[in-house]
Amino acid sequence: MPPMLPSLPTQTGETRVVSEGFHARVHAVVRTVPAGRVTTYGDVATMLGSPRVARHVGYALAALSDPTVPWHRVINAQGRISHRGDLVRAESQRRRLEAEGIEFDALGRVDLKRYRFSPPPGP
DNA sequence: GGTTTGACCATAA
DNA sequence: CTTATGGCCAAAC
Repeated sequence: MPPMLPSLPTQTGETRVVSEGFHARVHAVVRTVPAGRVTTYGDVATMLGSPRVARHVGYALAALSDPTVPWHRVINAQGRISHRGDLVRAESQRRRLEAEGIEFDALGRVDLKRYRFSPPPGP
C-alpha cells in the first residue's frame, strides 16, 4: 500500500489513533494555524485525535526541517515558549510571533484566550 | 526488538 | 508562585 499523503482527521480520523507519518500530520496541522494566532502542543495533539501525544508534537517540530511550517506558532499550554534549554531558538520564536502581532506580557506569556487558534468545528 | 528520549500536560502539595 | 509525579506514545539507538 503506497504511503498516504498527510491529511487532517475530519470524519475519518475521529476515533483513529495516531499512526503513520505522525510528523507529517503534525506539520499539516501546524500549517493550518494562521499568522497572528498561536496554538499549543496539546491542541495540535487533540486535532490529531490523541490529546495525550503533546510530547510528540514538540518532538516532531524538533526534528522538523521544513521552513514552510510555522513551528513558531506552537507554544505550551501556559502560553509560554518551550525552550527546553535552547534559549536561542526561543528568542527567535518570540521575535517571529511579535512580528505577527502577538503580544507578550511582562512574564513572557501570551494571552491564549485571545490568540489561541480554534480549529474549524466538524459539520 | 527492547531501551531511551523527549520543543508536554494535568494534577497535587 | 514553585516543585514533584505520573501518564502518554512515536522515533531514534
